[in-house]
Amino acid sequence: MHTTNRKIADIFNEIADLLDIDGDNPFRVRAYRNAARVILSYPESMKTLVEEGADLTTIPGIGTELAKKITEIVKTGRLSYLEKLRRTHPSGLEQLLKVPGLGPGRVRLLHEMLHINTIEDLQKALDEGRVEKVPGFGEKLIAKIKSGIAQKHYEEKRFRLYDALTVAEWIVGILKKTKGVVNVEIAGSIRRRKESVHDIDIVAACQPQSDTMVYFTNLPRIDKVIMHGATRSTIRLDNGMSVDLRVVTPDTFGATLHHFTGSKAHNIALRKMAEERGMKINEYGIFKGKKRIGGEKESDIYDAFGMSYIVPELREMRGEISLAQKHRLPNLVTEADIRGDLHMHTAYSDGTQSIKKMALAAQKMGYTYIAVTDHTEHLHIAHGMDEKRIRKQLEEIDSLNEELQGITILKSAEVDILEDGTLDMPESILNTLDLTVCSIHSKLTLSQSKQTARILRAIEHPAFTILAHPTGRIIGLRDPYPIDMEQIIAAAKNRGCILELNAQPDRLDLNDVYCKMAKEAGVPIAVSSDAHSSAQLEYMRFGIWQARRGWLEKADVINTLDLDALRQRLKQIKSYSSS
DNA sequence: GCCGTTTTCGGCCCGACTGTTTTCAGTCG
Repeated sequence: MHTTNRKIADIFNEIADLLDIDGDNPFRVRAYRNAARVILSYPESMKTLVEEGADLTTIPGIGTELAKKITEIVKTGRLSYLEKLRRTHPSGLEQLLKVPGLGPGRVRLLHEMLHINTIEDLQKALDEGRVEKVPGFGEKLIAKIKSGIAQKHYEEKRFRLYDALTVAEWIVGILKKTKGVVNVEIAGSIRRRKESVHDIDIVAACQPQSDTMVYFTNLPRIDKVIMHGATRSTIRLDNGMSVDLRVVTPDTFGATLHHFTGSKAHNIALRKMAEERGMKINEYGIFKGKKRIGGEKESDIYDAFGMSYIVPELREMRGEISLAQKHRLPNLVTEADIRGDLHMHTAYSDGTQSIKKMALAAQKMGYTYIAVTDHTEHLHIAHGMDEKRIRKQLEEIDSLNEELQGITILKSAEVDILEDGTLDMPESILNTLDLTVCSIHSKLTLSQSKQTARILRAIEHPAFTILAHPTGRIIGLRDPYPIDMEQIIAAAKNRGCILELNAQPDRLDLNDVYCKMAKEAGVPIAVSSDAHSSAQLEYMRFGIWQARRGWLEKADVINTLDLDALRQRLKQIKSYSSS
């Protein structure tokens, strides 16, 4: 199996868990977790770097020891150090860490005193009343552990950004109406627009005597109040989402919002910088000696360092801090930059509305063009169009383009890439289209080399324009099919074609890391809604957020071009001939 | 295990809340 960055990160996280349970040096544990995080979001594959003989220690957080381990994993597919740890640690211990109330200290205690190694062991010990004899395990803690196991809270649950944002906005709406509230904002990974999140963080600025916290802990749809303090509470909703609220005074709102927006790694880096300059940052403000020099506004923190403001989407420790110090942060693409949408469906295939309805809705969003991209014949499940229906659709587009003012409908299709890499459409029609949006919907389980070859062959077709949802993943449901993205990006660069960032909230495909890879390789991205109804055109904003997390600027996104410039580009892409 | 514009050794972000404790460790974010 191909060594992915994810595999290396998983190995380092497992080592961190085991060392943590051992009570090993917590900073050593942190070094492993930090390295795992860095590798996971690193825009180049460790495999390639090792093969090229690159110096891994230039990657922040990777020193000589971890570089050696990465090299071993890439070269052998395994790591002897982890195997050694596994021999002395029964499997299952890491899962115990995920039980609410259990951390490394308590897991170690349970293991040493009761030989508990797995969730099943723990359940048995609880049933038999043995856990209460362990020092530090009182009545309430045991109840918490019991309920955590019963409700399977040890299984990590993540929620799509779309779902979490919907709930978060609902809560913010309620809290904004409470007495004494001055400001309420969503923080955490939702504010950083991560594609999936594990909880909701909210920060409220309130006057003393406000009743915001009371309202929060009495919201409808609460399953349980996990924690209830004067300034901080946690609730769990009946859909399993947990929500954190911090209540602070208005003068510290910015510092608290920043603190709870994260990412954790970004915050730690800033605090280190503060310390080096004789300053201190915490959730209440920024301090020079005893003197508080800011914290009301979030930007106070960046101002204190004389650096550019870093938007939440970039706060992932992917190089944003050093660029902000040099005032050279990317000028990220915004929704307002978008001129059109190059992927959507109508009732001709599996969409719900007419071409005209989609075009008018797009115009309302301020677009000047759309591409209609219904499915081709091979995709029966989505009522793929045969040649006859395609020709009928093309005629309808011609007459609509004469009828409608201010919006142009481009002729296109979401063309299936067949197993052998050919395109599912007669050449005679392919040649008449303005662009094609090509994608894989079948045979998702091909080997990595076959799946990659399939895409590479499709890209070579003269009528190929955009590779849609390039990895095929469905967030939380379906893993990406195995492909060599570096090869595909290189081929796209060579061919001069485009990769899609599909904005459907359960796809967001390409992901942020691949967007950054594509940008660095000079491959343009089409951010597209893949709307199946006019309401779904709004999904564009999720795509833009992901694009921003991938450091994309206006110039990196093809559908920021006006229609004339876009046509020019499409002409260039069509004129490519393989040689 | 990483890192360095005082350092190649000795640091490593910081605070709230809970539960089980008589002053604090563990967990969590």
